[in-house]
Amino acid sequence: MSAKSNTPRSKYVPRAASITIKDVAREAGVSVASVSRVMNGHDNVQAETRARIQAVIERMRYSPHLGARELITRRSRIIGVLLPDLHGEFFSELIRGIDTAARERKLHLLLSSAHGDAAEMVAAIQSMRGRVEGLLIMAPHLDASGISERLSEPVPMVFMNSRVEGGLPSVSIDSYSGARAMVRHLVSCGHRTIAHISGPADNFDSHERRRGYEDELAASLPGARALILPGDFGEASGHAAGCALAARSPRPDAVFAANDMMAIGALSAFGSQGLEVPRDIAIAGFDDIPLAAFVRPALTTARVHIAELGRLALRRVVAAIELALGQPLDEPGDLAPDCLTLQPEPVVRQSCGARLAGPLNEK
Amino acid sequence: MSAKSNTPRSKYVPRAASITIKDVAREAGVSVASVSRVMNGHDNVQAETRARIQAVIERMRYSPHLGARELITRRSRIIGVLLPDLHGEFFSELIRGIDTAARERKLHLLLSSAHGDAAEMVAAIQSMRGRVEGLLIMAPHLDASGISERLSEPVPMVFMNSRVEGGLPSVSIDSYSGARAMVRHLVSCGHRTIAHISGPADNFDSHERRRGYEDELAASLPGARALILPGDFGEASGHAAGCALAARSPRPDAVFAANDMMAIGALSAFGSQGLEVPRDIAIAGFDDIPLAAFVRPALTTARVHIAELGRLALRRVVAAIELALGQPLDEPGDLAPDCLTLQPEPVVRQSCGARLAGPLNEK
DNA sequence: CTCGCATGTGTAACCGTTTACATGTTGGTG
DNA sequence: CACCAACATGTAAACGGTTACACATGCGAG
Repeated sequence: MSAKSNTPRSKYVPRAASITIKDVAREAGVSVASVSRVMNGHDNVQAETRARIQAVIERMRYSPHLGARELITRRSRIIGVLLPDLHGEFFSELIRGIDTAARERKLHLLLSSAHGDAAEMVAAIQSMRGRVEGLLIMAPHLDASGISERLSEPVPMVFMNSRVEGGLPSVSIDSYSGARAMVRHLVSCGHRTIAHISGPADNFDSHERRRGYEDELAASLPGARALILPGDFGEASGHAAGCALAARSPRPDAVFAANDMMAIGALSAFGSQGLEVPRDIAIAGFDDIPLAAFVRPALTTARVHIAELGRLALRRVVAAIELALGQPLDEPGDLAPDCLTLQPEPVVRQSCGARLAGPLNEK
Repeated sequence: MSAKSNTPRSKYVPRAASITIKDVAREAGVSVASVSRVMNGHDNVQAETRARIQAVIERMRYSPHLGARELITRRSRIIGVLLPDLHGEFFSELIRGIDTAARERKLHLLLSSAHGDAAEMVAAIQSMRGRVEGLLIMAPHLDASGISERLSEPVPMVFMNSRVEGGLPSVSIDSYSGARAMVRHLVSCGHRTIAHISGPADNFDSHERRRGYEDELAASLPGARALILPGDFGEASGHAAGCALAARSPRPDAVFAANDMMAIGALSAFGSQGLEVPRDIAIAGFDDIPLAAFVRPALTTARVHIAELGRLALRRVVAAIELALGQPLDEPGDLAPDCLTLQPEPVVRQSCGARLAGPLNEK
């Protein structure tokens, strides 16, 4: 019979082994437990021993393997973020908001973008299982309620700007009210025929803004016909729609674009068609992206705090995690309500043709 | 003495235990090994057994705990992305590019933003240890070479648009050449006094563009004085600089802004000062963000494929990982060169005052 | 009829941590 | 002086997977 080898099997150390807690323990002449205690700032270790271990940790530049820690503690401090294929500043602002709030809480973000149906979303979520503690999901194109049911196990999740049912936690922008307010404003400026450039057909916000346009039109200008041109939230589609509107006869007095990008595209189209805004045609957008204030004429729009949306969503998911855990993550948590709706706030600039009295309504 | 309990210690199951491979194995009446084999698509399991296990997996909706798998396989399929505090479309385009390439390879992105010095960067990287297989780093404000040295263990990493030394892998935009080309173009349009709105002082790209401006000015217009106004890559700073330039006497013929955002800000300032672009003053930007084509007059700029930068950086880090591993991650890898420089390509539109013959140089 | 080999399945070691519990070692107290 | 608390430290189980190796079986060849 062969003697049992007590050297570790080499097969299990295929690559350059990194420094583990065991290496530190051996080097310092203590057990792994003590090293662990020092690493986690426990106080039940003698000052002298602690110093020795500390020194070795620094000398070897040991930093713990978070994956392993996560396995036993079941805390990863990672939030999964699932977004559709987003463009432009909306995307970056949203991420910034989420990231800001995450940084404050020392949380990490695992990003995943899926531009597909519910099945793809579920797959993406599954592929995060065992890594994330909570989920932030933006599913603007479909009914988000189905997603959570299709999951094998419940993960704390918060939806952003999605159509949710059944009281799932969510943070949204009130696109409908914002659109109504904007149309109302255009009417108050004296415009009587108001066209709409809509966003993608399968998008929730897009749908809500269009609905707001239609309802307010019917309410404010009884008898007025809705005129809707399709767009896709991109500048190019706004440009195209702008060209179409400029060529139209009779030309509408004003245009309400479903977002600023398209409004800017339309503005550019009007300019190249020789129309003067707002004298010949007025326009208003939605979102108040930073550029809206810098185009000529400056764009009237509905301000949406996108970063705030992200920030609130993250705080909400933290609250959901704490709820599931039955204990605060760190400090006493900041529990937000289950369903939150942010109100867009109209920003009146030049493009709508409002007769501004006194100082401009501008930051 | 007390009998040794053989029930698992309850302390270790503090929360709703999720379905593990053991549950599946028990339910299917096999060992965990067989379940694992099925999950990983190994062929050494009988068709009948496989079907039974498969059924249980689906019924219980089992999906493996990735963190645990990662521990033993040492593969997480996660790439860490470390970015500075970025704004606007540059950020979103970059992420999109990285994400696109990551999706193709079924990799995940762990996002972290740090707007600080090297120490903070190192801390952020440490906090990813044991979770990421590679790193994508953008450190525009400092010498990135120091970072890799301060790390306890080498992780495959690729820098983006950073000042690197010592042949560290990187993907960058050739801001210097781009700036020279743009200034050269302005000169060729007949402009003789050309001002520059620069980016943040501690930014690498900003520095390179400014250097390109100065060198080309000296080369093309010997004796011309450089006129540099400070900016910060934001529209507002461009607007402020634009106001200052418009009020200046004598007014420069043309302005080269270090990025499009500032150029658009300046454009807006010129408009509100009653100047007509390009007749009274010409302007050119850098980046070619989508909006550049939609402002009036359309902005002449240097096109930078930001998404491409991200895509290439990700491919490069995959190559670096494969190199470190000594084997391809999946299929034969696409090894990119160690240091890659992307050339910006001038896009001539109206704002520079070029006498465009024939069809516009526009997509 | 044995032997060898292929094939399918189970057992247990291992990844790098945390932590409950056991085991010293003190020092104070009755 | 025995006893016990308090404290420091070590030991080993556990987290949820993967996989090398052992083992059992069936079958064809010598």
